[in-house]
Amino acid sequence: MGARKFREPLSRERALAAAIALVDAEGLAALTMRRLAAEVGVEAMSLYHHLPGKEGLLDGLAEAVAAEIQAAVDTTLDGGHWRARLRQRFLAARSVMLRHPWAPALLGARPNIPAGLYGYYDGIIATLRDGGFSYRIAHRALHAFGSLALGFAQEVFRPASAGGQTDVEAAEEELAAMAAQLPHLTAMVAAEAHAADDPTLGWCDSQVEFEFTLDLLFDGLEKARD
Amino acid sequence: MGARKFREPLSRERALAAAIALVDAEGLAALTMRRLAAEVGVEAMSLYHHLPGKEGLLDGLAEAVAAEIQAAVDTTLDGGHWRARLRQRFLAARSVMLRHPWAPALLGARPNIPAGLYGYYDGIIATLRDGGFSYRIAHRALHAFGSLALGFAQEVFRPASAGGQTDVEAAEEELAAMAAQLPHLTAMVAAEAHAADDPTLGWCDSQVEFEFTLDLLFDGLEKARD
DNA sequence: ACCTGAGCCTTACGGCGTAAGGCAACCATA
DNA sequence: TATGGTTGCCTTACGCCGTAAGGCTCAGGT
Repeated sequence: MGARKFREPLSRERALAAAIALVDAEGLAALTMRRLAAEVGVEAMSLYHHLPGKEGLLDGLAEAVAAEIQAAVDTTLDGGHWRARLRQRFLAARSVMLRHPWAPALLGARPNIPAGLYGYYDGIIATLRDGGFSYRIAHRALHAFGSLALGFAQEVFRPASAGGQTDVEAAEEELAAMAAQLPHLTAMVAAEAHAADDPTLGWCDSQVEFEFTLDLLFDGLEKARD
Repeated sequence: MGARKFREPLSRERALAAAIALVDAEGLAALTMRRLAAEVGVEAMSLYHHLPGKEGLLDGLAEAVAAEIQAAVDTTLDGGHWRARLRQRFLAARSVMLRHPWAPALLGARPNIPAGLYGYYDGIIATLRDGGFSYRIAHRALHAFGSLALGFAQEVFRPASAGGQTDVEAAEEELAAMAAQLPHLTAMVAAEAHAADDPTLGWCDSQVEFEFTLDLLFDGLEKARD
Protein backbone atom coordinates (compact mmCIF):
# COMPACT_ATOMS: atom_id res chain seq x y z
CA MET A 1 0.00 0.00 0.00
CA GLY A 2 1.83 3.06 -1.25
CA ALA A 3 1.45 6.47 0.26
CA ARG A 4 -2.18 7.11 -0.50
CA LYS A 5 -3.05 10.78 -0.55
CA PHE A 6 -4.45 10.85 2.95
CA ARG A 7 -5.94 13.84 4.64
CA GLU A 8 -6.50 13.72 8.37
CA PRO A 9 -10.27 14.02 8.29
CA LEU A 10 -10.74 17.08 10.50
CA SER A 11 -12.91 17.09 13.55
CA ARG A 12 -14.36 19.45 16.07
CA GLU A 13 -11.37 18.76 18.29
CA ARG A 14 -8.81 19.46 15.60
CA ALA A 15 -10.65 22.64 14.62
CA LEU A 16 -10.81 23.87 18.20
CA ALA A 17 -7.17 23.08 18.82
CA ALA A 18 -6.21 25.00 15.69
CA ALA A 19 -8.42 27.88 16.77
CA ILE A 20 -6.71 28.07 20.15
CA ALA A 21 -3.30 27.96 18.55
CA LEU A 22 -4.30 30.69 16.12
CA VAL A 23 -5.72 32.92 18.84
CA ASP A 24 -2.74 32.34 21.09
CA ALA A 25 -0.47 33.43 18.27
CA GLU A 26 -2.41 36.30 16.69
CA GLY A 27 -5.23 37.31 18.97
CA LEU A 28 -8.97 36.98 18.92
CA ALA A 29 -9.41 39.32 15.97
CA ALA A 30 -7.46 36.96 13.72
CA LEU A 31 -10.00 34.20 14.27
CA THR A 32 -12.30 34.18 11.27
CA MET A 33 -13.96 31.19 9.69
CA ARG A 34 -11.97 31.62 6.50
CA ARG A 35 -8.70 31.99 8.33
CA LEU A 36 -9.30 29.04 10.61
CA ALA A 37 -10.28 26.93 7.60
CA ALA A 38 -7.05 27.86 5.86
CA GLU A 39 -5.18 26.97 9.03
CA VAL A 40 -6.53 23.42 8.99
CA GLY A 41 -6.22 23.13 5.20
CA VAL A 42 -9.86 23.31 4.27
CA GLU A 43 -12.42 25.71 2.81
CA ALA A 44 -14.44 27.91 5.12
CA MET A 45 -17.75 26.18 4.63
CA SER A 46 -16.31 22.82 5.53
CA LEU A 47 -15.96 23.98 9.10
CA TYR A 48 -19.72 24.01 9.39
CA HIS A 49 -19.76 20.22 9.28
CA HIS A 50 -18.00 20.20 12.62
CA LEU A 51 -18.93 23.49 14.24
CA PRO A 52 -22.34 25.14 14.45
CA GLY A 53 -21.01 28.53 13.35
CA LYS A 54 -18.86 31.34 14.60
CA GLU A 55 -20.72 31.70 17.88
CA GLY A 56 -20.44 27.99 18.45
CA LEU A 57 -16.75 28.19 17.74
CA LEU A 58 -16.31 30.88 20.38
CA ASP A 59 -18.40 28.82 22.79
CA GLY A 60 -16.02 25.97 22.10
CA LEU A 61 -13.04 28.17 22.92
CA ALA A 62 -14.69 29.24 26.16
CA GLU A 63 -15.38 25.64 27.06
CA ALA A 64 -11.79 24.76 26.36
CA VAL A 65 -10.67 27.49 28.72
CA ALA A 66 -13.10 26.23 31.35
CA ALA A 67 -11.68 22.75 30.97
CA GLU A 68 -8.15 24.10 31.36
CA ILE A 69 -9.21 25.87 34.53
CA GLN A 70 -10.74 22.69 35.90
CA ALA A 71 -7.59 20.79 35.06
CA ALA A 72 -5.42 23.39 36.75
CA VAL A 73 -7.64 23.45 39.82
CA ASP A 74 -7.65 19.67 40.08
CA THR A 75 -3.92 19.68 40.75
CA THR A 76 -4.68 21.71 43.83
CA LEU A 77 -4.60 20.38 47.39
CA ASP A 78 -7.87 19.85 49.17
CA GLY A 79 -7.12 20.38 52.83
CA GLY A 80 -6.32 23.50 54.77
CA HIS A 81 -7.92 26.81 55.48
CA TRP A 82 -10.69 28.03 53.20
CA ARG A 83 -8.63 31.10 52.37
CA ALA A 84 -5.67 29.05 51.28
CA ARG A 85 -7.87 26.76 49.23
CA LEU A 86 -9.66 29.58 47.45
CA ARG A 87 -6.41 31.38 46.85
CA GLN A 88 -4.97 28.26 45.28
CA ARG A 89 -7.98 27.88 43.03
CA PHE A 90 -7.99 31.48 41.92
CA LEU A 91 -4.29 31.45 41.25
CA ALA A 92 -4.65 28.22 39.31
CA ALA A 93 -7.30 29.87 37.16
CA ARG A 94 -4.99 32.82 36.80
CA SER A 95 -2.21 30.65 35.47
CA VAL A 96 -4.57 29.64 32.66
CA MET A 97 -5.34 33.29 31.90
CA LEU A 98 -1.65 34.12 31.76
CA ARG A 99 -1.25 31.33 29.23
CA HIS A 100 -4.15 32.69 27.15
CA PRO A 101 -4.23 36.47 27.42
CA TRP A 102 -7.28 36.59 25.16
CA ALA A 103 -9.35 34.50 27.56
CA PRO A 104 -10.53 37.33 29.82
CA ALA A 105 -11.89 39.28 26.88
CA LEU A 106 -13.53 36.18 25.46
CA LEU A 107 -15.21 35.19 28.72
CA GLY A 108 -16.23 38.77 29.29
CA ALA A 109 -17.87 39.01 25.89
CA ARG A 110 -19.61 35.64 25.80
CA PRO A 111 -23.39 35.88 26.42
CA ASN A 112 -23.29 32.82 28.69
CA ILE A 113 -20.86 31.29 31.07
CA PRO A 114 -19.33 28.04 29.74
CA ALA A 115 -21.18 25.10 31.27
CA GLY A 116 -17.89 23.60 32.37
CA LEU A 117 -17.49 26.33 34.95
CA TYR A 118 -20.54 25.42 36.98
CA GLY A 119 -18.60 22.69 38.72
CA TYR A 120 -15.81 25.12 39.43
CA TYR A 121 -18.20 27.53 41.09
CA ASP A 122 -19.83 24.73 43.02
CA GLY A 123 -16.44 23.87 44.47
CA ILE A 124 -15.91 27.47 45.53
CA ILE A 125 -19.24 27.54 47.31
CA ALA A 126 -18.46 24.23 48.97
CA THR A 127 -15.18 25.62 50.22
CA LEU A 128 -16.93 28.67 51.62
CA ARG A 129 -19.51 26.49 53.34
CA ASP A 130 -16.69 24.47 54.85
CA GLY A 131 -15.24 27.72 56.08
CA GLY A 132 -18.40 28.43 57.99
CA PHE A 133 -20.14 30.83 55.60
CA SER A 134 -23.87 30.97 55.10
CA TYR A 135 -25.25 30.65 51.60
CA ARG A 136 -26.11 34.30 51.81
CA ILE A 137 -22.56 35.40 52.44
CA ALA A 138 -21.21 32.83 50.01
CA HIS A 139 -23.45 34.32 47.38
CA ARG A 140 -22.23 37.81 48.07
CA ALA A 141 -18.68 36.58 48.15
CA LEU A 142 -19.07 35.20 44.63
CA HIS A 143 -20.37 38.55 43.48
CA ALA A 144 -17.56 40.33 45.25
CA PHE A 145 -14.90 38.08 43.71
CA GLY A 146 -16.29 38.62 40.25
CA SER A 147 -13.67 37.91 37.66
CA LEU A 148 -11.01 37.36 40.32
CA ALA A 149 -12.46 33.88 40.75
CA LEU A 150 -11.51 33.23 37.14
CA GLY A 151 -8.06 34.60 37.64
CA PHE A 152 -8.22 38.06 36.19
CA ALA A 153 -9.20 41.58 37.09
CA GLN A 154 -11.12 43.68 34.66
CA GLU A 155 -8.90 46.15 32.94
CA VAL A 156 -10.69 49.47 33.13
CA PHE A 157 -7.90 51.94 33.64
CA ARG A 158 -5.86 51.66 30.46
CA PRO A 159 -3.83 54.79 29.77
CA ALA A 160 -3.12 55.60 26.18
CA SER A 161 0.59 55.15 26.76
CA ALA A 162 0.00 51.42 27.08
CA GLY A 163 0.16 51.13 23.31
CA GLY A 164 3.88 51.65 22.97
CA GLN A 165 5.12 55.19 23.32
CA THR A 166 7.87 56.18 20.91
CA ASP A 167 7.82 59.97 20.91
CA VAL A 168 9.67 60.75 24.13
CA GLU A 169 9.53 64.51 23.75
CA ALA A 170 5.79 64.58 23.27
CA ALA A 171 5.38 62.21 26.18
CA GLU A 172 7.25 64.49 28.54
CA GLU A 173 5.36 67.52 27.37
CA GLU A 174 2.12 65.68 27.89
CA LEU A 175 3.23 64.61 31.32
CA ALA A 176 3.98 68.19 32.32
CA ALA A 177 0.53 69.30 31.19
CA MET A 178 -0.97 66.42 33.13
CA ALA A 179 0.86 67.29 36.32
CA ALA A 180 -0.81 70.66 36.39
CA GLN A 181 -4.34 69.41 35.96
CA LEU A 182 -4.07 66.04 37.64
CA PRO A 183 -1.67 66.53 40.50
CA HIS A 184 -2.64 63.48 42.51
CA LEU A 185 -2.73 61.10 39.59
CA THR A 186 0.69 62.12 38.31
CA ALA A 187 2.15 61.99 41.79
CA MET A 188 0.81 58.52 42.27
CA VAL A 189 2.00 57.27 38.91
CA ALA A 190 5.43 58.68 39.62
CA ALA A 191 5.54 56.99 43.01
CA GLU A 192 4.19 53.66 41.83
CA ALA A 193 5.69 52.10 38.77
CA HIS A 194 5.09 48.39 38.44
CA ALA A 195 8.12 46.22 39.00
CA ALA A 196 9.23 44.89 35.65
CA ASP A 197 9.30 41.27 36.78
CA ASP A 198 5.73 41.27 38.02
CA PRO A 199 3.64 38.92 35.88
CA THR A 200 0.93 41.05 34.42
CA LEU A 201 -2.26 40.86 32.41
CA GLY A 202 -2.15 44.58 31.76
CA TRP A 203 -1.84 47.86 33.61
CA CYS A 204 -4.47 47.08 36.16
CA ASP A 205 -3.91 43.41 36.71
CA SER A 206 -0.49 42.58 37.98
CA GLN A 207 0.17 39.68 40.25
CA VAL A 208 0.74 41.74 43.39
CA GLU A 209 -2.39 43.81 42.87
CA PHE A 210 -4.36 40.68 42.20
CA GLU A 211 -3.30 39.14 45.47
CA PHE A 212 -3.73 42.37 47.37
CA THR A 213 -7.35 42.65 46.33
CA LEU A 214 -7.87 39.00 47.10
CA ASP A 215 -6.65 39.44 50.66
CA LEU A 216 -8.74 42.56 51.06
CA LEU A 217 -11.82 40.58 50.13
CA PHE A 218 -10.88 37.58 52.24
CA ASP A 219 -10.39 39.78 55.28
CA GLY A 220 -13.67 41.53 54.72
CA LEU A 221 -15.55 38.27 54.25
CA GLU A 222 -14.09 36.82 57.38
CA LYS A 223 -15.43 39.78 59.29
CA ALA A 224 -18.80 39.56 57.56
CA ARG A 225 -19.07 35.92 58.55
CA ASP A 226 -18.65 36.55 62.25
CA MET B 1 -37.25 84.79 2.42
CA GLY B 2 -39.48 81.78 1.89
CA ALA B 3 -38.87 78.40 3.47
CA ARG B 4 -35.64 77.50 1.79
CA LYS B 5 -35.00 73.78 1.68
CA PHE B 6 -32.78 73.76 4.73
CA ARG B 7 -30.98 70.78 6.13
CA GLU B 8 -29.51 71.07 9.60
CA PRO B 9 -25.89 70.72 8.54
CA LEU B 10 -24.85 67.77 10.72
CA SER B 11 -21.96 67.96 13.09
CA ARG B 12 -19.89 65.78 15.32
CA GLU B 13 -22.21 66.60 18.18
CA ARG B 14 -25.38 65.76 16.29
CA ALA B 15 -23.84 62.51 15.07
CA LEU B 16 -22.76 61.52 18.56
CA ALA B 17 -26.12 62.38 20.04
CA ALA B 18 -27.84 60.27 17.40
CA ALA B 19 -25.40 57.45 18.06
CA ILE B 20 -26.17 57.50 21.78
CA ALA B 21 -29.89 57.53 21.10
CA LEU B 22 -29.52 54.64 18.68
CA VAL B 23 -27.43 52.58 21.08
CA ASP B 24 -29.74 53.34 24.00
CA ALA B 25 -32.64 52.08 21.91
CA GLU B 26 -31.15 49.11 20.10
CA GLY B 27 -27.83 48.21 21.65
CA LEU B 28 -24.22 48.50 20.60
CA ALA B 29 -24.54 45.96 17.79
CA ALA B 30 -27.02 48.20 15.97
CA LEU B 31 -24.45 50.96 15.67
CA THR B 32 -23.01 50.77 12.18
CA MET B 33 -21.85 53.62 10.04
CA ARG B 34 -24.59 53.01 7.50
CA ARG B 35 -27.27 52.78 10.14
CA LEU B 36 -26.12 55.88 11.97
CA ALA B 37 -25.97 57.76 8.69
CA ALA B 38 -29.54 56.76 7.91
CA GLU B 39 -30.53 57.88 11.39
CA VAL B 40 -29.27 61.41 10.76
CA GLY B 41 -30.54 61.45 7.17
CA VAL B 42 -27.27 61.20 5.33
CA GLU B 43 -25.15 58.69 3.43
CA ALA B 44 -22.60 56.62 5.28
CA MET B 45 -19.51 58.27 3.87
CA SER B 46 -20.71 61.72 4.88
CA LEU B 47 -20.12 60.80 8.48
CA TYR B 48 -16.41 60.74 7.79
CA HIS B 49 -16.41 64.50 7.43
CA HIS B 50 -17.29 64.77 11.09
CA LEU B 51 -15.93 61.58 12.62
CA PRO B 52 -12.56 59.92 12.07
CA GLY B 53 -14.12 56.48 11.56
CA LYS B 54 -15.86 53.77 13.49
CA GLU B 55 -13.21 53.60 16.21
CA GLY B 56 -13.37 57.34 16.59
CA LEU B 57 -17.11 57.12 16.87
CA LEU B 58 -16.82 54.62 19.71
CA ASP B 59 -14.22 56.83 21.35
CA GLY B 60 -16.71 59.63 21.10
CA LEU B 61 -19.36 57.53 22.82
CA ALA B 62 -16.92 56.66 25.59
CA GLU B 63 -16.06 60.31 26.03
CA ALA B 64 -19.72 61.18 26.21
CA VAL B 65 -20.17 58.61 28.96
CA ALA B 66 -17.16 60.03 30.78
CA ALA B 67 -18.66 63.49 30.54
CA GLU B 68 -21.95 62.21 31.92
CA ILE B 69 -20.10 60.65 34.82
CA GLN B 70 -18.29 63.91 35.54
CA ALA B 71 -21.57 65.77 35.42
CA ALA B 72 -23.19 63.30 37.78
CA VAL B 73 -20.25 63.44 40.17
CA ASP B 74 -20.21 67.21 40.16
CA THR B 75 -23.66 67.29 41.77
CA THR B 76 -22.08 65.46 44.68
CA LEU B 77 -21.26 67.01 48.04
CA ASP B 78 -17.63 67.62 48.86
CA GLY B 79 -17.40 67.36 52.63
CA GLY B 80 -17.64 64.38 54.91
CA HIS B 81 -15.88 61.11 55.40
CA TRP B 82 -13.79 59.72 52.57
CA ARG B 83 -15.96 56.61 52.51
CA ALA B 84 -19.13 58.61 52.09
CA ARG B 85 -17.55 60.75 49.39
CA LEU B 86 -16.26 57.81 47.41
CA ARG B 87 -19.54 55.99 47.79
CA GLN B 88 -21.37 59.02 46.45
CA ARG B 89 -19.05 59.22 43.48
CA PHE B 90 -19.30 55.55 42.63
CA LEU B 91 -23.05 55.56 42.94
CA ALA B 92 -23.22 58.67 40.79
CA ALA B 93 -21.21 56.85 38.14
CA ARG B 94 -23.51 53.89 38.58
CA SER B 95 -26.55 56.00 37.86
CA VAL B 96 -25.01 56.80 34.49
CA MET B 97 -24.43 53.10 33.80
CA LEU B 98 -28.03 52.29 34.67
CA ARG B 99 -29.09 54.91 32.13
CA HIS B 100 -26.83 53.39 29.48
CA PRO B 101 -26.63 49.61 29.97
CA TRP B 102 -24.26 49.33 27.02
CA ALA B 103 -21.67 51.56 28.65
CA PRO B 104 -19.91 48.86 30.73
CA ALA B 105 -19.34 46.71 27.68
CA LEU B 106 -18.16 49.70 25.67
CA LEU B 107 -15.70 50.90 28.30
CA GLY B 108 -14.52 47.36 28.83
CA ALA B 109 -13.82 46.89 25.15
CA ARG B 110 -12.19 50.23 24.39
CA PRO B 111 -8.38 49.99 24.04
CA ASN B 112 -7.91 53.21 26.01
CA ILE B 113 -9.67 54.92 28.83
CA PRO B 114 -11.54 58.07 27.76
CA ALA B 115 -9.38 61.09 28.54
CA GLY B 116 -12.29 62.69 30.34
CA LEU B 117 -11.97 60.15 33.12
CA TYR B 118 -8.52 61.18 34.24
CA GLY B 119 -9.99 64.01 36.21
CA TYR B 120 -12.45 61.67 37.79
CA TYR B 121 -9.69 59.36 38.94
CA ASP B 122 -7.63 62.26 40.17
CA GLY B 123 -10.54 63.22 42.39
CA ILE B 124 -10.74 59.73 43.79
CA ILE B 125 -7.08 59.75 44.65
CA ALA B 126 -7.42 63.17 46.22
CA THR B 127 -10.24 61.88 48.38
CA LEU B 128 -8.18 58.92 49.46
CA ARG B 129 -5.24 61.16 50.31
CA ASP B 130 -7.59 63.32 52.36
CA GLY B 131 -8.64 60.17 54.15
CA GLY B 132 -5.08 59.55 55.19
CA PHE B 133 -4.01 56.99 52.60
CA SER B 134 -0.54 56.80 51.16
CA TYR B 135 -0.13 56.88 47.41
CA ARG B 136 0.81 53.24 47.61
CA ILE B 137 -2.45 52.20 49.23
CA ALA B 138 -4.43 54.62 47.07
CA HIS B 139 -2.93 52.95 44.05
CA ARG B 140 -3.89 49.52 45.26
CA ALA B 141 -7.31 50.77 46.18
CA LEU B 142 -7.86 51.93 42.61
CA HIS B 143 -6.88 48.51 41.37
CA ALA B 144 -9.12 46.85 43.93
CA PHE B 145 -12.09 49.01 42.99
CA GLY B 146 -11.64 48.25 39.36
CA SER B 147 -14.86 48.80 37.48
CA LEU B 148 -16.74 49.54 40.70
CA ALA B 149 -15.26 53.03 40.51
CA LEU B 150 -17.12 53.46 37.23
CA GLY B 151 -20.32 52.15 38.71
CA PHE B 152 -20.49 48.60 37.49
CA ALA B 153 -19.26 45.13 38.34
CA GLN B 154 -18.00 42.88 35.62
CA GLU B 155 -20.58 40.32 34.68
CA VAL B 156 -18.78 37.01 34.62
CA PHE B 157 -21.33 34.60 35.98
CA ARG B 158 -24.12 34.70 33.39
CA PRO B 159 -26.26 31.58 33.49
CA ALA B 160 -27.90 30.52 30.26
CA SER B 161 -31.33 31.07 31.78
CA ALA B 162 -30.68 34.80 31.68
CA GLY B 163 -31.89 34.91 28.09
CA GLY B 164 -35.59 34.46 28.78
CA GLN B 165 -36.70 31.00 29.73
CA THR B 166 -39.98 29.84 28.20
CA ASP B 167 -39.87 26.05 28.43
CA VAL B 168 -40.77 25.47 32.07
CA GLU B 169 -40.71 21.70 31.91
CA ALA B 170 -37.24 21.53 30.45
CA ALA B 171 -36.07 24.07 32.98
CA GLU B 172 -37.24 21.96 35.91
CA GLU B 173 -35.70 18.84 34.49
CA GLU B 174 -32.46 20.68 34.01
CA LEU B 175 -32.64 21.95 37.56
CA ALA B 176 -33.06 18.44 38.91
CA ALA B 177 -30.03 17.24 37.00
CA MET B 178 -28.11 20.22 38.29
CA ALA B 179 -29.02 19.56 41.89
CA ALA B 180 -27.37 16.16 41.72
CA GLN B 181 -24.07 17.36 40.30
CA LEU B 182 -23.90 20.84 41.76
CA PRO B 183 -25.47 20.58 45.18
CA HIS B 184 -24.03 23.73 46.67
CA LEU B 185 -24.73 25.90 43.67
CA THR B 186 -28.36 24.85 43.40
CA ALA B 187 -28.86 25.20 47.13
CA MET B 188 -27.47 28.68 47.01
CA VAL B 189 -29.50 29.73 44.00
CA ALA B 190 -32.62 28.40 45.69
CA ALA B 191 -31.85 30.32 48.85
CA GLU B 192 -30.87 33.54 47.15
CA ALA B 193 -33.14 34.95 44.49
CA HIS B 194 -32.64 38.61 43.75
CA ALA B 195 -35.40 40.84 44.97
CA ALA B 196 -37.41 41.97 41.99
CA ASP B 197 -37.17 45.66 42.83
CA ASP B 198 -33.40 45.69 43.07
CA PRO B 199 -31.98 47.86 40.29
CA THR B 200 -29.74 45.59 38.33
CA LEU B 201 -27.16 45.63 35.57
CA GLY B 202 -27.40 41.87 35.21
CA TRP B 203 -27.20 38.73 37.27
CA CYS B 204 -24.00 39.65 39.00
CA ASP B 205 -24.43 43.35 39.45
CA SER B 206 -27.43 44.29 41.51
CA GLN B 207 -27.52 47.34 43.67
CA VAL B 208 -27.24 45.51 46.97
CA GLU B 209 -24.32 43.36 45.80
CA PHE B 210 -22.62 46.44 44.44
CA GLU B 211 -22.82 48.19 47.77
CA PHE B 212 -21.88 45.09 49.71
CA THR B 213 -18.66 44.71 47.76
CA LEU B 214 -18.00 48.40 48.14
CA ASP B 215 -18.23 48.19 51.90
CA LEU B 216 -16.09 45.11 51.97
CA LEU B 217 -13.37 47.00 50.13
CA PHE B 218 -13.76 50.13 52.21
CA ASP B 219 -13.44 48.13 55.40
CA GLY B 220 -10.40 46.33 54.12
CA LEU B 221 -8.74 49.53 52.97
CA GLU B 222 -9.33 51.19 56.28
CA LYS B 223 -7.52 48.34 57.94
CA ALA B 224 -4.71 48.43 55.39
CA ARG B 225 -4.23 52.12 56.02
CA ASP B 226 -3.65 51.71 59.76
C1' DA C 1 -24.46 -3.06 -8.71
C1' DC C 2 -26.59 0.37 -6.41
C1' DC C 3 -27.68 3.54 -2.86
C1' DT C 4 -26.47 6.42 0.93
C1' DG C 5 -24.38 9.63 3.50
C1' DA C 6 -20.21 11.94 5.09
C1' DG C 7 -16.89 15.26 3.98
C1' DC C 8 -15.49 18.83 1.34
C1' DC C 9 -15.93 22.41 -2.22
C1' DT C 10 -18.12 26.24 -5.13
C1' DT C 11 -20.89 29.93 -5.64
C1' DA C 12 -23.37 33.60 -4.03
C1' DC C 13 -25.73 37.00 -0.85
C1' DG C 14 -26.07 40.71 2.15
C1' DG C 15 -23.64 43.23 5.45
C1' DC C 16 -19.55 45.62 7.22
C1' DG C 17 -15.77 49.70 7.30
C1' DT C 18 -13.79 52.81 4.31
C1' DA C 19 -10.65 54.61 0.12
C1' DA C 20 -11.24 57.60 -3.92
C1' DG C 21 -13.25 60.83 -6.37
C1' DG C 22 -17.26 63.86 -8.10
C1' DC C 23 -20.62 67.57 -7.73
C1' DA C 24 -23.17 71.50 -6.05
C1' DA C 25 -23.53 75.41 -3.00
C1' DC C 26 -21.23 78.83 -0.37
C1' DC C 27 -17.95 82.61 0.51
C1' DA C 28 -13.84 85.47 0.36
C1' DT C 29 -11.39 87.86 -2.71
C1' DA C 30 -10.03 90.32 -7.14
C1' DT D 1 -19.56 90.93 -10.62
C1' DA D 2 -16.65 87.16 -11.70
C1' DT D 3 -13.73 83.52 -9.72
C1' DG D 4 -11.66 80.02 -7.37
C1' DG D 5 -11.20 77.46 -3.27
C1' DT D 6 -13.63 75.13 0.54
C1' DT D 7 -17.20 72.68 2.67
C1' DG D 8 -20.71 69.16 2.84
C1' DC D 9 -22.57 65.51 0.84
C1' DC D 10 -23.01 61.71 -2.49
C1' DT D 11 -21.64 57.67 -5.67
C1' DT D 12 -19.04 53.95 -6.61
C1' DA D 13 -16.16 50.35 -5.48
C1' DC D 14 -13.00 47.17 -2.81
C1' DG D 15 -11.98 43.64 0.26
C1' DC D 16 -13.34 41.73 4.23
C1' DC D 17 -16.91 39.11 7.10
C1' DG D 18 -20.52 35.05 8.34
C1' DT D 19 -23.20 31.76 6.15
C1' DA D 20 -27.26 29.74 3.01
C1' DA D 21 -27.73 26.50 -0.81
C1' DG D 22 -26.39 23.09 -3.43
C1' DG D 23 -22.97 20.00 -6.00
C1' DC D 24 -19.08 16.68 -6.33
C1' DT D 25 -16.41 12.55 -4.69
C1' DC D 26 -15.86 8.50 -2.65
C1' DA D 27 -16.05 4.88 1.03
C1' DG D 28 -18.98 1.38 2.85
C1' DG D 29 -23.24 -1.28 3.43
C1' DT D 30 -26.92 -3.72 1.01
